[in-house]
Amino acid sequence: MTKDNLHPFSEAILSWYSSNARDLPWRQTQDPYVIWLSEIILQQTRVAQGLPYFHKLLNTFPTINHLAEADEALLFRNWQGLGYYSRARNLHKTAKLIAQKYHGLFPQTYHELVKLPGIGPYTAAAIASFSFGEAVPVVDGNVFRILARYFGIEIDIMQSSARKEFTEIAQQLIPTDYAATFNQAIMEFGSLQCSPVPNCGTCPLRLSCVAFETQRTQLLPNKSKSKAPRNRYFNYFIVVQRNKFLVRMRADKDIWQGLWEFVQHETLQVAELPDAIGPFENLLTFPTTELQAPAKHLLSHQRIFTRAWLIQVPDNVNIPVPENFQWMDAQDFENCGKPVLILNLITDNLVLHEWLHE
DNA sequence: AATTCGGGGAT
DNA sequence: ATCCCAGAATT
Repeated sequence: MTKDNLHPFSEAILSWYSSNARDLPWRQTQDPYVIWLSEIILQQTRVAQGLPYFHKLLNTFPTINHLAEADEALLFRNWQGLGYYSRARNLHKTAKLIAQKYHGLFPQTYHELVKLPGIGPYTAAAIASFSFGEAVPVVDGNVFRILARYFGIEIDIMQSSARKEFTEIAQQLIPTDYAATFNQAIMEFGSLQCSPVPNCGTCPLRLSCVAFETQRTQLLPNKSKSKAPRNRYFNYFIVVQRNKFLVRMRADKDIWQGLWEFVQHETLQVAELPDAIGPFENLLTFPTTELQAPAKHLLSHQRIFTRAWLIQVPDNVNIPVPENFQWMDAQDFENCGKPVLILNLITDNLVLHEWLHE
């Protein structure tokens, strides 16, 4: 579609955007590295939450070569608190791939971009359109919501077949000559105007919107409910000796891969102080005191109940260090990426807080 | 096709 | 409490 035969929907979206666009930093560039970085950060993440990370990461890794040559631990430390940590791992993987096999230059088409680690249909379309002007539609949560309402589409957007249907519609709507602006505009429209609780009173499209006409804006998009999160019970043991802490990096196929934590013992229900802790023989013979722990740490798919104990090992005792564990001093532990649950555990306890923040 | 990956803000 | 966020990878 060109400018001369725009769908009324597209014309209205572009017009609305010209007077309602926010001034966001990644809209001031076409540099694919900057666009890519911002899009990975913004996956399932609100603008307000991602914004400080965008500035911090771009400052720490100004170019893709900086990122490619960086220690992955530094990336995880900078990603700390943002969640979905596989994004950081794939970011590094793709940076190295582009630096080495693409001579530091991004591929310029949707088809090539979508092959890269961490870049799926949405992000490939975003980079291809914003950086290179390719007329491929972004289909994110905003686009699902707007199109479902405007065209009265009843399909459950949680079904994987839904993406295909919405992408085909969006492809019909995207102006060939204004692909980047249209993609920015439709997402901005979804964020500010056709939001989950819509502002139909001021909407320029309400007279042609099926959901508004049929009073179904509350029912669309049709989204099946996600199942209830499962409960987990994490027991942490902060083992300290000579100002060092027994810690490990999580590497199992589980949450928080690549992040660091204290000795952990998971139970099937709220646990009392156990007789033994996994691979550790006699830790509990040393002075042990319970610490205040986050009562409940909420993830989108898990509820984690936590108890924590401080175990102070006398200087002259030799503790065998199990596989994957190591003694680490406060300075080194500070530089490790940690789950927010661990950060809260530290913050909530004065002694830990003083030990671990200088 | 369904599940798993975080964390926070708005309602 | 519930929803949802500029989704992607894995099962």
